[in-house]
Amino acid sequence: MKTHLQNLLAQALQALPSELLPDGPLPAIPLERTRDRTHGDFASTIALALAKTARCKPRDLAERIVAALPASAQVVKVEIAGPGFINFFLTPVAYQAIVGDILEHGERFGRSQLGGGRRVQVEFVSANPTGPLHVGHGRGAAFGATVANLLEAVGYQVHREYYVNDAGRQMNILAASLWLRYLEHCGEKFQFPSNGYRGEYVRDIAIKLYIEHGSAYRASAQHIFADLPQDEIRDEKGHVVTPGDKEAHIDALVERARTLLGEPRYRYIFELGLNTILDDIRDDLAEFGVVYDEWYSERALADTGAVNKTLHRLRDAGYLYEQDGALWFRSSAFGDEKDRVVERENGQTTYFASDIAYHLEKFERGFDWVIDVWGADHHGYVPRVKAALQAMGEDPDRLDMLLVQFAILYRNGERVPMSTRSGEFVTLRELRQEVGNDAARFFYVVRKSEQHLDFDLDLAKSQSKDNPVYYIQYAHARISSVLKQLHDKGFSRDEARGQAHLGRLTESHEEALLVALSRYPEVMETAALDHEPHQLAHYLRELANAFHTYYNEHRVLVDDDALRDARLNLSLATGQVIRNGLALLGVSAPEVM
RNA sequence: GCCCCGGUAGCUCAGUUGGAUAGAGCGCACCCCUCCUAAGGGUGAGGUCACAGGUUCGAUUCCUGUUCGGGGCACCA
Repeated sequence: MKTHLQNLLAQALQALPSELLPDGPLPAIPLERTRDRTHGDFASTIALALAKTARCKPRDLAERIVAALPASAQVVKVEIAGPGFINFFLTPVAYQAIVGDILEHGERFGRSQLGGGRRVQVEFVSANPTGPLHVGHGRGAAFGATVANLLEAVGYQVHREYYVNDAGRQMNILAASLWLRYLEHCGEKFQFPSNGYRGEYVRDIAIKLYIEHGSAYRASAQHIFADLPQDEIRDEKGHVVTPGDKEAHIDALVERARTLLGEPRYRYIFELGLNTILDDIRDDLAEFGVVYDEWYSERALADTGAVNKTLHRLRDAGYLYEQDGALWFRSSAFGDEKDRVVERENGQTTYFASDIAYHLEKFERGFDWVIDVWGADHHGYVPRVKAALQAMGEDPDRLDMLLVQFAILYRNGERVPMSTRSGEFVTLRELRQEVGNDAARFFYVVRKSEQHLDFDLDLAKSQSKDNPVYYIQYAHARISSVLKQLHDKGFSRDEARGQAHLGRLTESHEEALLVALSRYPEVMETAALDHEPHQLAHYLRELANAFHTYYNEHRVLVDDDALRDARLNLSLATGQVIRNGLALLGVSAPEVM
């Protein structure tokens, strides 16, 4: 509908004398939905935009454009208004045709080939496998999954990926924490390191280890803690009781674990922790309706030598230098605020080095477009990754980083405290159990990603019109219910008869509903290309509202066969669009509520 | 100190590459079921689009500055 009008305008412009047009190819033609029905259905500001280069008044230019417009069966009239708006008034038939489109295409309605099959990779969540996902990760999961769904729906070939940080210091700290909890279970007594992972899940894995292997991994606490750097110990209020170096303490503890256990046994514990947690994350996300094409291992990346290869490439390009015993990347040459270490004084490469290698590898896998969904706290990371890609001669514009702001939970109007330090954070699983997957998926994407999210748990659980999820689902259930009632009342449905009498849909509420339905493909397009799932969420609420209003005002199951079938077609088309939209959001569309 | 995000109705937020009279939900005040699910619908009140400049036919939208709130500034991952 929209593209049809844009085509008409393009043809009109081509018919104009060239001195009225700017040099080069025609600009994109602005065309928007009007806010006010008295301004027609669509309005274009093309005359306002081109008036300057055409060196004439906007209204005069508009008149010449309108005079050159080809006739269209969908357009009933064209007006020039205000400073030079070109307003299009569509025929009722143009809108009514949308019902047939929807019923014909079914679950494919709204999908398009805009992406032209181009390959896009969406990497999201990628939380460290050192513990269960918490509610912050949930937003990234729901957002990333929906962005991926939308891009797929508009014709991209989408690859969903989770980057598993299974190498590095944090994983070793997890392994050491696991071992220490195991030792506690064996009966050893000691002070648990302040920088260790304290969550209950670590203890659960430790118990599993004990049940399966008894005391095969036991060592004496006295032996382990002998001659370690002093840990820093704090009381419950966070005041330092015994000063010390908690970083040195935990690192020494990791080293001690490796020596006392020996590499094979240490490895076993390490893998046990990693795999148990990763399995849990995988299950958690799958239950949340979030599935991946690939789980990409950081360790595997390092094992293939990709990190070294990347460093060589940076060196060859002349952007590496040594200072203070470490190896630095000159990211400041590409707009980063300072240079970054890629290889530490101790010879180990940094996480950043792996990340450069990972992104280079993404490009080498041939994706046309690479999207990272990150927490807002990673924003400082954007310039340096792009700098590295640029330094290696890659096009940084092929990479988009989408930063998602934090989510804060509210219960009874009060903020729910979350603290990772104590290990008492609210997990995604707990949230899903409390409010359900549907509400969680919807609430996570209802705000644009740059906006902080206040997640109202009570609202998410409420079953009323206040809750947008239930409101939309209820509209869908009502439509299903109407169809059921049809047979109870002894009617039968004739879709063709309904199509033949769409002209009977002349009530203002029916027209409003038709307009809403016709907007769906446009909403999909902008939501996908701007990666803004919230647009779809808001649209669905508006569509549900249009239906509820109509439903309250007019009966579908009237005695007039032609009118009844036309209204049924309209209602079922509405149900189809709600179903399609909710599916993209990962929300169910129940038949009965 | 520097960087990122935000500031729109009492509250939570939309606002379509700058457009015509700035919208929705909640809350508040009323009204609507002998009728397909009232888990719903309708009416009304409610605004200095944080503030000050600038760009232009036109700015909530773009630019600069100020201010308030959130986050980030490791040889951690």
